[in-house]
Amino acid sequence: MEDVAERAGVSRALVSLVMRDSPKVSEKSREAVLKAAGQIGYRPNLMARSLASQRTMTIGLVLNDLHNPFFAELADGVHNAAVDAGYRVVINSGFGTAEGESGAAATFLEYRVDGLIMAGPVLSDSQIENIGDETRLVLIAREIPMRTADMVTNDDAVGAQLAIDHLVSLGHTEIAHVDGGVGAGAAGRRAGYVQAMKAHGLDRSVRIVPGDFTESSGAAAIDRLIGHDSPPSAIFVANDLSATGALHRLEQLGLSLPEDISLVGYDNTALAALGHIALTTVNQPRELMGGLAVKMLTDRIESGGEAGTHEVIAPTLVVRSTTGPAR
Amino acid sequence: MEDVAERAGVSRALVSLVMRDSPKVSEKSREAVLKAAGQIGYRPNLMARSLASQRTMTIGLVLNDLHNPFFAELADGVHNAAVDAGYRVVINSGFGTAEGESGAAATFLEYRVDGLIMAGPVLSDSQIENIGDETRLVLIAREIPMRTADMVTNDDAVGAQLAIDHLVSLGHTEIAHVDGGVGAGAAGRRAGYVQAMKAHGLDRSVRIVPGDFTESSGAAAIDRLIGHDSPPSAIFVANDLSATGALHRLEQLGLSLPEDISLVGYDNTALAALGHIALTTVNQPRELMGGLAVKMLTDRIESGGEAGTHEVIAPTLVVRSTTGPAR
DNA sequence: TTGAAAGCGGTACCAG
DNA sequence: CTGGTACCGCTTTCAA
Repeated sequence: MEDVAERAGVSRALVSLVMRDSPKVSEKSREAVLKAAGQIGYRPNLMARSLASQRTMTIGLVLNDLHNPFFAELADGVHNAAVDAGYRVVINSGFGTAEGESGAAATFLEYRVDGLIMAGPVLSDSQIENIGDETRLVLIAREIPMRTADMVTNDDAVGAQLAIDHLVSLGHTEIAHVDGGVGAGAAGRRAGYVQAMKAHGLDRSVRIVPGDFTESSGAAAIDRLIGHDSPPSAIFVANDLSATGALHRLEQLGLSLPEDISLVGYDNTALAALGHIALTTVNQPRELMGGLAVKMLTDRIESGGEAGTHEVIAPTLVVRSTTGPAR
Repeated sequence: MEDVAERAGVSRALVSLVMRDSPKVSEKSREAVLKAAGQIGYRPNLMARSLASQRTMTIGLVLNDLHNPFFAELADGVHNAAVDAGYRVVINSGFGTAEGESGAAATFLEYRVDGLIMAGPVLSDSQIENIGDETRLVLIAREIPMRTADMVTNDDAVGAQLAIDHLVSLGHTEIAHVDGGVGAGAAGRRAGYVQAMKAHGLDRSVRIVPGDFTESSGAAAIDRLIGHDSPPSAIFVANDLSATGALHRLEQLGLSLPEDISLVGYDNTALAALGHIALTTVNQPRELMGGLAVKMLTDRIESGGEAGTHEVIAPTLVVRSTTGPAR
């Protein structure tokens, strides 16, 4: 910067003003500075700038796991909204583990990011609370009882209800649910399933088999469900990957969808959209959720408000080829 | 840090030494400092540290696109190797566009990362060269003629050869290739296909149809290939996603794999491993490639060596259920 | 408008 | 081993 100033024949302070697009610089000086900067390939040093201004203009994004397409799409929403608001976002993966996640968060904390967004964190409530004490924090797809963070989640109960309503409207009455265990949102989906079944007077048909968001657990669930007395005519699975595993096992068993059995997943990941899978599934508006998280964060950064807001987004149902009329 | 020093009754310099695990600090002082730091929840400021030390100990990773599982797995390799070497890595997506990519790179340049890894960049050779002029750069899955960056790629020609050899050994002689257009590695795979066909004396059966790494282009390719005179008995597709599209279309046409036709993909993404797809495909050792990229980078950071190394990794073939004997 | 000077939170060198 | 001190590169008053 010193060099730029010298070359342009002005002071360092003036260069600083130009780099920050300050309006109080004469057109002439501005041009001279920009020209000089271009000539020597000057690039502002973010570390120095942030150290002095106490602002980084960057948002840290910790993704539960890079492999899950759900988070990749969430990242798009976060990125777009952040850029619109004048922030840059830097990403880190938690690799699905508590250690990875706290490491990722620690990095951002040491970098003094202006705010942190954690998508589907697996850390304990208290660990998350600690992070929220150190920086402005927004959680996506995870709720904690403390008010140290803002949260944006989708309404899992409504999502489950959407799925069940759809199946019931197709004439299904024997509808089983493949659970997601401790996976994010699984509890809400399970509760929503039970509730929706009751609402349709199908209390006695409620049937839940365990699962854990993996492909293999979906296949295993089918083995428990089919081949015994009174197999269900439709299945609501707590996530797309497990649903895909279930789909495959059903076909191995010689059943065809949706003629013999109907299947609904959750999340509407890219996987579900594959022509080959074409899974009917519940969609979480990821772009919207990511954008909302950014808005909550930047609002807080700029207004200095308190944390504790919780936005709940309504999911939608995407009907594809795995659901059809009951026979 | 001032506070920590005061509380521990020592100087700031001493605290700094402790935070950096310097060996030249008495056990007593160290304990006092650590205790004081813990009490007031002190966390070192990376910006300040980097500004003073001119080192960030962080590697920037620009991924072509977060949605492609290939890059997610690459990130694992990069992350593991980096952590082992004492570096932290921060990720940014290029969103598959030149603008996104240069924005991501610019952020890292302004953050003065110690080194940059770009996986499957779409930027032009000269743009990449410019980045290489500003920081230590390693490219993965992309070659440029300049010596301003290190590169690690898989040998696409060998990968194609693996696929063709496998098909030929199963008795196939009519083997078509679905191209990947301008996609990363597509040119090498195409050339490898042609070369391998020639090596087997199958010059006259060479048949290439266009594609672009999308699911739909795979389906479209099948439409061009099947239903005309002399359809191939096997198809080598330049990437997994297109292969999945092809697979689906083949099944729609009532053909079963591998009985009626064999199919091979490229990349061995998580998609190919799904029980439902079970695609035979060429595997690029991602973990290894990511680790290698980090090693090249850290070597250069620490020894100050020159760029220009190009490591070529041999791919392997993963045989699943989409290939079988020619009938 | 422009220039000077005082930090921001550390590191690193040097003398004690 | 420990404390003092000069920066790192930029922002931010404050005067001129």
